[in-house]
Amino acid sequence: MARAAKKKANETPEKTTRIQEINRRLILDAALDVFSTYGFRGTTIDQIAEKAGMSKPNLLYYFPRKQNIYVTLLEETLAEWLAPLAEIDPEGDPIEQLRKYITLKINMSESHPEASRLFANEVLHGAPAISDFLSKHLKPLVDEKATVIRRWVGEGKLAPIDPYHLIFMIWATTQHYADFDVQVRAIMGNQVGRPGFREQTAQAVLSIILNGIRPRAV
Amino acid sequence: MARAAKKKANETPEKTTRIQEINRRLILDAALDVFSTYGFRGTTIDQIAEKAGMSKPNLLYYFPRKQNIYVTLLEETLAEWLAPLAEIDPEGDPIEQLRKYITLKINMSESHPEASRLFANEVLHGAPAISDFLSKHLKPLVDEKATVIRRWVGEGKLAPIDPYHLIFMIWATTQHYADFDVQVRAIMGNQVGRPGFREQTAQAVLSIILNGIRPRAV
DNA sequence: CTGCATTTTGACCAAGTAGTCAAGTTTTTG
DNA sequence: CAAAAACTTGACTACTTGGTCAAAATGCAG
Repeated sequence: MARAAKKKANETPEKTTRIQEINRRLILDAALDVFSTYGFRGTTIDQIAEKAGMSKPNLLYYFPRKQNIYVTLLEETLAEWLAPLAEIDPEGDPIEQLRKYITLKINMSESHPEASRLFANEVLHGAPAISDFLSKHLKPLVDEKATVIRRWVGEGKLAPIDPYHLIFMIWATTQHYADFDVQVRAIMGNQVGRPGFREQTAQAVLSIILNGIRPRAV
Repeated sequence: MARAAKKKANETPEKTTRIQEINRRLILDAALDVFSTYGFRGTTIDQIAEKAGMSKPNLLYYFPRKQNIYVTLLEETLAEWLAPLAEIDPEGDPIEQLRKYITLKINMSESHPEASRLFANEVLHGAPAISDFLSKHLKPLVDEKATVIRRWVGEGKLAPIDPYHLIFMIWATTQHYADFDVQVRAIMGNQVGRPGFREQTAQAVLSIILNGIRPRAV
């Protein structure tokens, strides 16, 4: 008890035990599943606890508030979700860099749709938990890359397009396949699960963004 | 009492009184606001009632279940939301038709963002209330227009692109400005509200979809 | 104006859910 | 191998919230 109090009083997290590490991971994994499907309000702690295979009080031992789980999850996810943008190389070939970025985002949308949905849901509801993150981390990063893209345009290496709208377009399009999965499935049917669907999608998206839909000279 | 029972037993809705018409409208308008912001689970009947300026039991007199309000709203909204797609004219000029469609969607995103968010939220959560609608109404319509676009491609009037992915891309991009409004604002700041922003957006989106981002011969 | 139908609401209930707690069990440590 | 720390949980509380109900107020047709 005395030690525990001391631990909380200290500024550094002291240490995490083996059990803590395992259980926090179990909880966060379960929570990602549930939150991304039902949203914050739509999710109950009991649901997460059951999925994580532990009792509710036990779960609350690790995350005293529902909100804590949610915020932790968002922070973990956002960093990962943003990483590809940071990797755009200002010195690389513009078309090649953007092609890589788009491909990466489509792959992420397919491999981690829950992360995309968690984020989409949060932003859709006004980003109450992460509006700070958006202005403090996302905006500067986007501004930086927008400058790069604008320079590329100036150098004649890209058509004269607005960098911000281009970035939004890439996000919107790639994340659409995760966020609106049900709709995509309702329309394209069983094609969606099939092997090669991701490649076909990437190809289609890249073709439009790179070349547009106007007929081109053969 | 006898009359009321008769009314419910009849197959046709008989009649709606003036008061009914007014109050149902008040409720639906209030509900659109609240549901689109907080989602189904995140919305309480009390919130809607307050916004509609009536007591909760009174609201429940018009819509006996929370779910009823939600479904009514979705049905009303969906038809309107889909209309522009139906208007694509198979006999028109392809580029002109798609340009019109995209412009219309961007305008709708700005003028009715709540409708877009309501729909986005529903689909994001697996479309429990409208999966039927998606397969029975949306899919056929999209299939029909996809056939038209495919024909246009065949006639050399469009670059060889997959019609389904093109449609998804248009949806994703245009609705992004409504659904992810907070994020767009966090990044583009006060530009967003300014007059001309919508036109600038439309111009940027059209430019990329029509011509792509590759530098073009001058 | 009168009586019936429609509309409105305060008070209430039952279910669900976030979070507490005290008492137990397991793990770690000296 | 104790004893302390860390972990676990059944039972519980407080509160929110969807929905009910009976009675009152209002609207309206004849």
